[in-house]
Amino acid sequence: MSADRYPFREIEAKWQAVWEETKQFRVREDPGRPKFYCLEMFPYPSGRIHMGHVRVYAIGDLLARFKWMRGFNVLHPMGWDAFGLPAENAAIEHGVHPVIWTYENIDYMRAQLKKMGISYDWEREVTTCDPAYYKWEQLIFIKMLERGLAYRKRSTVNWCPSCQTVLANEQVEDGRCWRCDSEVTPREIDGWFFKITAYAEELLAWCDRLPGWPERVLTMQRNWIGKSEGAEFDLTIDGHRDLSIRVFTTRPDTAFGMTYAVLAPEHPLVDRIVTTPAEREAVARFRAEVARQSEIERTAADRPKRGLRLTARVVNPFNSVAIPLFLADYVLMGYGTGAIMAVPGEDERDWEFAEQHGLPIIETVRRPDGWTGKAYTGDGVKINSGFLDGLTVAEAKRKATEWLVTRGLGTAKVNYRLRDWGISRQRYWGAPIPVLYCEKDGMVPEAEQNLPVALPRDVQLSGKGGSPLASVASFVNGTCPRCGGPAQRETDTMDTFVESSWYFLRYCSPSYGSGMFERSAAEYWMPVDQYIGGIEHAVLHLLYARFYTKVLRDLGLTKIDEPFMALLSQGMVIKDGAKMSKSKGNVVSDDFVREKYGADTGRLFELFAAPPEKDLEWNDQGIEGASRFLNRVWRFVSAHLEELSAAPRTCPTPSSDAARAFRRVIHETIRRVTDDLEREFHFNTAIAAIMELVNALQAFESASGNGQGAAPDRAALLREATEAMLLLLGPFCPHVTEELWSRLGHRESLFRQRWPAVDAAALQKTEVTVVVQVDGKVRGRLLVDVDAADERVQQLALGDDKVRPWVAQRRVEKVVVVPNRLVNIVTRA
RNA sequence: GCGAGAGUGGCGAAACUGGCAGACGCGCUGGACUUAGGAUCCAGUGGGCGAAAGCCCUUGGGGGUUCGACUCCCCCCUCUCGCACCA
Repeated sequence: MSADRYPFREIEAKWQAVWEETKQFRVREDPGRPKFYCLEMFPYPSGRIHMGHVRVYAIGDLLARFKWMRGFNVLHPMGWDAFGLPAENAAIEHGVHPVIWTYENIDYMRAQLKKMGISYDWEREVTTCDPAYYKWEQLIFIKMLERGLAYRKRSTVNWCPSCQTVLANEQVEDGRCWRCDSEVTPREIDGWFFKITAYAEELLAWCDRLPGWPERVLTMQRNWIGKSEGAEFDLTIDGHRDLSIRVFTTRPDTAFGMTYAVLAPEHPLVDRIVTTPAEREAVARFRAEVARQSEIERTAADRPKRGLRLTARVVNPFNSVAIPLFLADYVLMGYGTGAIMAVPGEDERDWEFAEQHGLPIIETVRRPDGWTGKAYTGDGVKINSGFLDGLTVAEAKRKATEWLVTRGLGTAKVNYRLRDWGISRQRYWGAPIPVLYCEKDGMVPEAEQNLPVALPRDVQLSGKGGSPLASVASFVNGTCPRCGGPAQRETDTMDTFVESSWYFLRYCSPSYGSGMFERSAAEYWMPVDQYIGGIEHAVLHLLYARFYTKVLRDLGLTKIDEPFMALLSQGMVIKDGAKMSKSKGNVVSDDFVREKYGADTGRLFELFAAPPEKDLEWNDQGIEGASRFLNRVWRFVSAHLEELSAAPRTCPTPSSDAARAFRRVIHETIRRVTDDLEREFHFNTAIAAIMELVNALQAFESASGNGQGAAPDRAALLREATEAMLLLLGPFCPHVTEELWSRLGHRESLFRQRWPAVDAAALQKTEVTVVVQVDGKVRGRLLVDVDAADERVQQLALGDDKVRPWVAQRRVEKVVVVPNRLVNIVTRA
C-alpha cells in the first residue's frame, strides 16, 4: 500500500457531504425540461454490497450523471426489495426478527451506496416491506380479484422442499429452485394465481416493439410465452359414441398419418375409458411408475418413452380408421389438452415411440430427394392424405382446419406455453394476501378502508411446513367485511416479485398517500428510459413487471403500455471462475476496495475492464491500473494548478502545428466519448479515449516548454484539455474530478456544467496520411492534402520511393484510390 | 437436439457502413531516479528470420466473393447462454 495515492478518503467524504447538503440530485417534475428516468434494478438487502453488485450501480450512475450534463431532468432513485426468504431463514437460524435483520441490512447497504457516491435522489427511497408500500398492491389485488385477474384454485404446483413454499413456473430452472437449487417436487395445493395468460398475446406482440431491449432477452420472453397455432378436435372412442378425447395439434395437415393416439398418464378421462379391473390395475401400476420419476428425469429429452397400450381404440375423424390408444409419459397434462394424435411420419417423438412399440408409420409429406432421416418435419407436397393431396403443408393446414370447422368437429386453436403466475407463498416475510374466509359469505376481499393488512410482528418461525401466519391467532381471526361475523384470514403471502412489479412507478411519487402513485408524476416520469440489471431476470421480474404494468393500465391507473423503454443487461462479475457471490465465498467487498483505492477507482475499473454486457473478470492488477491512472490525473492537475487557473479558457486558433494537432486530439476525444456514451454503451472505449487524452496532455505539456520558453498557446490549451478531460471523466469518477474542478477555481459543481461541445473547426485537418498498398500489402505512406484529387494521389503513390521497387518489374493493372485513406496498386507479372 | 451469441497477443480488450489488425490497459523485459522499490518516469513488447533496413506469417479451421475480409457468403470445430418430450 502506497502513501503516494491521492487523498481519496477525504475527497470522497467531502463531496458526498456537499452533494447531500446542496440536495444536488433531488429532482422534481419540470415540464420545461426533457426528462430521463434512469433505473437500476433495486437490490434485495441481503447484507453487504460487494464488487459484483457495484457494477450495475456504476453503470447507472455514469448514465445518470451524463444525462444531467446533457441537460436532462434525471430521475435516479434507489430502494429495497425487502421481502424475501433470507430474512426469514436468518430469523430461524439466528433468532433475529426479519424486520430487524432487513432494516439493519438496509442501513448498512444504504451507507455503502452513499460512500460509493451514487447520484440517487434519496428522498425517493422505497422499501417494499413497509405497509405503506404494500398496502397499494393489496388494493390492486382486490381489483384484480374483482376482474378475475386474480383467482384461487387447487392445482399441482412446484414445491421447493427447502424453501418450504410453492414456486411459479418461471422460478424453476431445470427442475430446480431458482434461489436455493433444491429439486422441486410436484404438490397438489390450493393457491392464488395472477392471470398473466390473459396478456400472453399482448406481451408477445410488444416484444416486437421494444427496440431498446437486447434481442436475446426478447427471444427468451418469446420462447417462454411459447405461442403455437394449430387446431383442436375430438377423437371418439371406438364403440363409445358418447366418449371422446380432445387433442391439440399444430399439424392438422398430417391427420391422415395418425397411426395411434396418446393420453397423458394423469388424464382425467382415463378412469372412464378403462373399466376392467385388470386394466385398471395396469394403469395404476403405470401411473405409479411415472410418478416415481422426478421432474428432472421426466423432462430430460433423450430418455426412452414409456407407454401403456389400452384396449380401447379411437377413431380418426378424417378417415374413420380406428387406431390404438396409449398412455405415455411423453405427453404432458399441463400443455394443450393433455392428449395428442400421433403422427410418426412427421413427428420425431412419435416416430421414436412408434419404433419402440412396433406401430405403423405413414408418410404424408413427400420427402426431398436424398432424404435419409426418420420423421420429416419440413415443407413439401402432401401425399396419402385424401382431400389434402397435392397441397403444400401450409395450404393443407388451412384446409384441414377448415374441414374440421365446417363439420363441427373442431376449431382453430392457439396455445401458449405460458402458465398463470402462482403468487401464493407459504411463508411469513411477504405481503399478506388481503382476503378472508367467512363461514357465511365464503371468500371475501378485505374492505379497502381496512388496508393495509399488516404483517403481524409476533410470530413463531420454525421453517417447518405450513404458513407461519396460520399460527398467529390475532392475525387469523378477523372480521368478515361483508357480514361483520367472524372470518379467517388468508395465511399465504404474496410472491416478492409482486413488489418489484411496480416499484418503478412508486418512485415517481414515493410518499403519495392517496394511491399507488400520483398520476401526474407518473405521467411525467414514466416510462423508464434506461433500465439496467442482470440477465437472470430475463423472464422473471421483467415479464412480471410488464404484465403488472398492463394490468394497471387496464385498471385506468396509467396510460403506459410498457414500463421499460430500453434495457441494458450487464454481465456478471466473475472471480476464480464463478459469479461473485456470498455463498461461493469469492467476493471482493466494496468496503475493502473503497478503503484501499477509493470509490472512484473501483468504479473506473469495472467500467473499463470489459464492455457492460459481457462478463467481467475481477483482476487485482487491473484495479491497480485504474488507481495508477487516477493518481496520474491527480498529480498532473495538482502540479499545474497555478498555470491552469491563470490561463485563458480556450485557444480557438492555435498558432503552431503541434498546438493544432493537440487541440484536434482534445475535440476528437470529446467526440469519441460522447459517441460511446450516447450511441452504444461503450464505456470501456470511452475511458480508453480519455486515457489517450491524458497521455497526449502530458506529452504536450513536456514538449511545449515552460516559463519563458513556453509555446504561446501552451497555457490555454493545457487548460482547455484539462477541463474537457475532467468533464468527460466526471460521470465515471465523480469525486476526484469534482475536487480537481473546484481546485481549478470553479465555484459551481462539475455536474452542473454542460457536457463539453465538439468544436468542428478543431477537427479539421489539412493533411492526411494515406496508406499505399501494392497488391494488398502496405508498402508506403504518403502525406497529402485533405481531399486531394484521386489522380494526384495515384501519381504520388506510383512515384513513391518505397513503392517503386514493388511495381518496377510488373505491369500495373489497376489502381484503387479510397480518398483520404488508402491507395491499392494492383499489378501483374 | 433446437435457437441465439461468441472465438483476435501472455491476459482484459479495440477496430465506424469491407480499407494501416492489436487502440487503451494489465503483465513482462530493459533502463533512469533511489539506501530501497511493490512509488514514479523513459524505452520496448503478436510470431518467425535478420546486426539493421526490412521481409514473411498472423484475427478457431477450410473454402469462396473482392483490388482489398476480424468484418460479407458456404462448410467444419470449440465455447457460453437460453429452450429442451410444449404435440
